[in-house]
Parts: sequence; structure tokens; C-alpha cells
Amino acid sequence: MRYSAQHKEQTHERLVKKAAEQFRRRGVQGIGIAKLMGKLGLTHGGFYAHFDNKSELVAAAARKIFKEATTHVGAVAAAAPKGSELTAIINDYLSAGHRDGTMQGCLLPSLAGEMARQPQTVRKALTREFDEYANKISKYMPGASDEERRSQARLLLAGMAGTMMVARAVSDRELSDTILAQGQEFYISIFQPRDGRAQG
Amino acid sequence: MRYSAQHKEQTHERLVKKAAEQFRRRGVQGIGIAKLMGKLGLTHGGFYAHFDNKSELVAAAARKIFKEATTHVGAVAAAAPKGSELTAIINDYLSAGHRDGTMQGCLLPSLAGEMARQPQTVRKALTREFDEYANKISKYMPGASDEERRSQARLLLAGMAGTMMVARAVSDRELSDTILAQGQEFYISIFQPRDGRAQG
DNA sequence: TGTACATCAGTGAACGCGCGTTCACTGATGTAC
DNA sequence: TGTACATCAGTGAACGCGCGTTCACTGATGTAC
Repeated sequence: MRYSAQHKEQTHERLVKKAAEQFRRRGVQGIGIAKLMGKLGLTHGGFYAHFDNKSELVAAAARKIFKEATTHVGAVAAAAPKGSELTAIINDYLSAGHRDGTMQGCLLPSLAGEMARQPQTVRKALTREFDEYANKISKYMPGASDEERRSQARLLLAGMAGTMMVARAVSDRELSDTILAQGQEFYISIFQPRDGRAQG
Repeated sequence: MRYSAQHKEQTHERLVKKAAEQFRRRGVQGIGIAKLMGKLGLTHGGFYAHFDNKSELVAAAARKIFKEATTHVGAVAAAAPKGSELTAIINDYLSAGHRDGTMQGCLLPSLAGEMARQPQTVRKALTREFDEYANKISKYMPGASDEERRSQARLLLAGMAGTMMVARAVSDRELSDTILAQGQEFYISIFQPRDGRAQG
């Protein structure tokens, strides 16, 4: 082979990573294969040694984004004081840093709208990874049963995703900050009331 | 003139209406000017008698979508039993009909992700109309002050938008139904607890 | 009332561009002998 | 160890297509006289 043993694998990973960034920043329709490969210093033709088509890359990128988010949530919880894990997760999700770091962060606020229009294969991948993501968060939720914690985690995630999406769409910076701050307060007061300002 | 007095105005309205439908269904980048004009039985060149560019149409469509949503919320509330207006609004928003009617309904779940990537002019229009939409809903919110009701309305709207977006993105119909049903229960129990099943 | 003319919404060819995908190819390396 | 060959990740021209935008034009109607 022209390249060393693990070369293809490395390129594959670089490609998925760059796609995960660019899709979040510009949308799936906002970045093409030629531009993406160009950002890796490659030409477009080589893309098809790695994926059959663009949709497969979208699915791979979605998987990567969710897996990273799942890991990230674990790290945020691990760094939080005992009993305040969920507060830390909520404050991290609804932070200005998350809003402004459009190449990083949760898939949902950037791409979920577009994902609803993607082929079934892509949506299946998203569904599976979303489930694992919600499962991770469910460990820090209140609730009597596993199923209750899981459904609460889904609602929290979806709610925060919508809040972040609106905070990003709005043109008024001050309004955006207000939405995030009130969102933090709101979700903490509901799901971890001991930590919330509303309950002291 | 070639056409009767109000002809241009009528075409303008038909164009904005069709754009509002198609943008929600396919995304702003998912439908072009030629196809849009074709759906009105016109050719693409005529578009520029109505708008300077595509972004102006996006702004006009966003305005129309929010104004219709504001009217719709008023109608839903008017049809609800006294004291249960908010329950009716929540049940309507998080309904299967709203999820499946992708050409109609709220802008946020379909387009807010993409809106964050639109030029300032478009985002300013969105911000203004979102504000009016939230103001309308705030009339049915609990809360001590106008400002509190308004901020609660924003959080409710953003939360429901995220929930609907996830319900649409997910490939599993049963999971989607569950998310909507639990979303209804959740937001009602928080904002109009007397009507919620959780509180009887 | 009848005629001449100005108006302007809509037409359709053309612009340069980027899209996703295909395909014959290249050439450095790993492997077989 | 030295030589011949197979491999295959990546190249770049080409495919047909759709995009947003421009522009010279058309032709039915409203208006001026």
C-alpha cells in the first residue's frame, strides 16, 4: 500500500471529526464533500474509499457527536460536588460557551431540525445514540424507577435543546443571555430543586 | 399594466405562503427559487419583482409563520374551557397532528436550527415575531408579573419546540408518541397543574 | 368614445458556481518468491 | 537479501444537475389626450 498500515483508519477518523464540526457549524446541507476533503488536505474523489455516500458520513458524524456528548456529560458530573451532578450538567448545557461554540456541543440544537428530513438510516443512528445519551443523563435524574428517570432525561434534554436553539437563533444578545440564565434556573428548580436559587 | 390592480399583491402573498410551507417541509436550503416559483405556475425570473434576494423571502416567511402561530394559539385558547387555556395550548402544540403536519405549525422545531445561521436581518425579524408569539402565550401563563409570565412563556415555547423537534427526528414512531405524551403531561403539570393527570 | 402610449409583472436565456457521484489513473508500499 | 508484482488510498477530469441572480424582452392593461 501507498500509506502505512493504520493510515486509512486515521483518515477516516479525521474525516468524521471534521464532518462533525462542520455539520454543526454550517448544517448538513451547508458543507459539501469537496470542501470537507479540502479541509483535510485531500481531494473529493478519495471520499468514496471511506463512505458509499454523504448520508453514511452524516450517520457516522451523528454517532460521534452523541458519543462525545455522552462522555462529556460523564466528565461534567464527575467534576461536580456529590448530589449536584445534575445542576452541573444543566449549567454546562445552557452555558454561553455551549451557545457560542457552534462547532462543538450537542447535536440537537444545531441539527435535529434537519435530521427529521434525513433518510431512515441516519435517523435510526440518531435514535440509538440519543437513547444512550439520555440513559447516561438518567443516572443523575430523580425518579422512582429506571424508566421514569429515562423519560425525565429525555424531556430535560429535549427541553434544553430547544432552549439552546432559541438562544442561538435570536439576534439580541441580551435576550439570549436571559433565556439561558432563566433556562438554567427553570430546569434546576424542576429536576434538582435543592440546588436551585428558587428553592435556595 | 398587464395584470389587474391587486394582482402583484396577490402573487406576493401566494409566494410568501408557499415559501412558508416549503421552508418548513424541506428547510430553507432544501427549496430553491425556481422550484418555488414553479409551484405557483411562474418562472424564476419574476421572483425579483417581489424580493431583492432569497433572504428577504426567508424573513417574510418567518414573519408569516409566527403571525399565524400567534393567531392559532388565540383560537385554541378561545375554544378551551375557562381556566384550561394553557392545557389546550400545550396539548395542541405537542400533538401528533403538529408533528406530522410538517408544512404547517410552529417555525421553531423545523427551522430554528437553520435560522441561527441566517443573516442578521432574518434573525432580527425572527426575534421580533418570537417575542410577540411569547407575549400572546404569556396571557395564559401563571406568574405574578407580566415579565415573569413572559419569561415563562419563552421557556415553555422553547421547551416544547425542542420536544417536538426530537419527536420528529427520532425514527421510532412509538418512542416519538411517548415523548409527545410525556411532554404534554410534563409541561401541563408544571404550568397548569390543576389540569394535569399528575395532580388529578 | 377612440387612439396612442407608458407601465411593469412575468419570461426565459445566460452568468458563474457548487453539488454528489463516477471512474480511469497513479505510485509508494507490503508481500511473495 | 534482492527483485517482481499486487494492493489500494488518494487524484483529478468529467457527469448531469440545481443553485441565486441578472437582464433584455414581451404584451395586456391603465391612463392621457
